[in-house]
Amino acid sequence: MGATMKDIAKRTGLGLATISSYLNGGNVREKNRIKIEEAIEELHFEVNEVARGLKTNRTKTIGIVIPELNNIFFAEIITETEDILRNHGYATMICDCRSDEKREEEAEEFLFHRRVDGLILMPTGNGEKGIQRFLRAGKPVVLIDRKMEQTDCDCVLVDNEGAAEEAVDRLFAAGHRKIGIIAGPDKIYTAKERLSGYRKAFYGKGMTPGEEFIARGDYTIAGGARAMRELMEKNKEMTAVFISNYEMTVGAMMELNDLGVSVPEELSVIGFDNEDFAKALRPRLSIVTQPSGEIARRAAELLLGRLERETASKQPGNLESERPETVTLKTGFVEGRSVKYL
Amino acid sequence: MGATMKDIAKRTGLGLATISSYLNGGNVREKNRIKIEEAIEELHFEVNEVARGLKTNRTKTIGIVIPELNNIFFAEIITETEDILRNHGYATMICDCRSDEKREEEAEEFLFHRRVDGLILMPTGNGEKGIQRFLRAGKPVVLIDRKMEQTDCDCVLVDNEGAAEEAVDRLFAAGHRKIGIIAGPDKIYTAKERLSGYRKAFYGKGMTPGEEFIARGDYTIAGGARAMRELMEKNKEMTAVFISNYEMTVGAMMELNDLGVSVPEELSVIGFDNEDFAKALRPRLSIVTQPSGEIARRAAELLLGRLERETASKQPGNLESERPETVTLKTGFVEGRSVKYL
DNA sequence: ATGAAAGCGCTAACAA
DNA sequence: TTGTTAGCGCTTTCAT
Repeated sequence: MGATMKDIAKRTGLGLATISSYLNGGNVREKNRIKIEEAIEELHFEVNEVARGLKTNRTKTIGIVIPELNNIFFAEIITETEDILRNHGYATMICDCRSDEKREEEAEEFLFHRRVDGLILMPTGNGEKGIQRFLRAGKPVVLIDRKMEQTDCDCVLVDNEGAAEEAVDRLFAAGHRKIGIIAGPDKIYTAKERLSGYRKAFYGKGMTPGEEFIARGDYTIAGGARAMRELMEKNKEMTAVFISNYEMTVGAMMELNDLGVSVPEELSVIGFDNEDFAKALRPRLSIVTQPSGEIARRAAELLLGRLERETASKQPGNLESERPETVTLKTGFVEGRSVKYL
Repeated sequence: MGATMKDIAKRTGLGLATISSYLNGGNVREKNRIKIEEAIEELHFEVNEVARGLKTNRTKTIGIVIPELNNIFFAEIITETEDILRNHGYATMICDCRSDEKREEEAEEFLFHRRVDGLILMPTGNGEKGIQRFLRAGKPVVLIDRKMEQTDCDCVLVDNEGAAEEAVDRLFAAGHRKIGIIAGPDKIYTAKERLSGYRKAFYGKGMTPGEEFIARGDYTIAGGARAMRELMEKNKEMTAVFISNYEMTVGAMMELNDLGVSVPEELSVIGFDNEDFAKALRPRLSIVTQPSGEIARRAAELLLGRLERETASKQPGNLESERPETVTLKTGFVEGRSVKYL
């Protein structure tokens, strides 16, 4: 086993407190500093963060629960979040729950037992139990991408409804009327919002979209392909389609490929989320983009803020934590050549 | 703060050892079992894995260091690995070092201080220090995607050279001779291997590729685009190109898009890695695929194997760990319509 | 099967 | 500034 503080105390003839003080940036006499540094060098001492965590009741670790790591949008957020947190001395434990509610709960329990100091959650289910456990223990939770009505914690969202409405409005502006949508599962917050934006765009024009123009995908590639085929079969007169997430966009484009439908001549398309993908297509796809970096930054800020304020207000009597904050970010739009002007 | 074992010992009137025994699946009298379970329920007791880790010197946590989380190939591997490990009771701490050697070392140190039980590393640099630290402490390390000559640890690789050779051979078989490659940075193991496979394919035909057909990318989208443009400018007579990783494939396709080059009429293309992306393109791209799931599984197996054997051989005298193992996996090929038969 | 007690490596309160 | 000491919550002998 590696050397411990005790070893280096013995080696230097100093007390434990001095070593601890040195390690935590306290004041140590120059002479002793040198002795300590030598001992550390010779004994290959490295702090044991586990022991430190037990004592301080802070693991300097943040749990992240995410529906699919294997999903560019989430992966981008995680990358950035992890980076920021690590720069602040926090490790991240990431659990991929594969969009499964049960796994999500397990992950929350798992992370709680490991005593992470806070939680960043991109919720799959609606289970509040997991979150409440953290909140009760005074550990901050930040939700990303989905709001939970009853839960009292910070949230970073994007304006999904507005994004969808804008996209469909653009199709209207290009002269389209028979506009389909590949919507996501009703249980997913963002899917509902985006579908609602689609409807709103119609209402804004004093119209109501026909139900046959609304296909249900499941936010997967395969689901997107299936939904695309369904739309094409049911609606021969459809001239444009809005696809409401990235995976389904990929699937839908694959399907159009297979069907030999040419974009935008035969069908105009607006997709979602991944600029690189959109640019690699021919013609380039017009897409709605989400500010993943900004989402990550805001989430990390919110979390670190609470963490730091909590540490600062270690003084008793300051049990009040400020009320939860919800940040809603604007989406973007990247114009390609996949929309035909009628 | 949450309840501790002490609390539930007090509550039940039992000793600490009994509670511990219960929690770890030992034998406890039926009566007491019930009492304990009630107490746990009432006091909302949850084990503190940090304390357990301090005592047992096992955190049941694996560190993962990866060049880019935000990279489909790596993300797929991580997803699967994390899943397997978690099913075995191990958490994973993931550090994204953004393909930066310094960050990679920092990550290794960071994880070591947190006393992870093992390390899965997709190396960016050639630094052995980080790895040695783990090995010295008797903690298993598994390398993915890149071998390190001097280092004595398990490795999961794919046959990069063979994959590239096969891809180029296919272009030869389709009648191409003026075949370019978008190669990766020389410092990256897989890039060297793949370039070497490209050369080998030529040698196999008794030919030598002209240096002007070899463009250097940097494994990024932008680099792929740049390299593609360079190849097109330098080699008017080039009829086919092999692109040696996924990001560069995306970039190259974007560039061909911008240049208005039609595939495969004007240029045949074989890309790398992502089947979904390949299928969404029109025409569908022919690509080399890597068995990410298999890679993940083998890596997790290797690690868990050592971890378990180590635990089993807790008896002194069994300090010998078996010699390191290297697993090399075959790549696949998915045929699209991006290669023209001359 | 259960209890008492020691200790994992660290921090922090208190004394010197 | 530095040393002494008492835990943090758990596991693990060793008795019983």
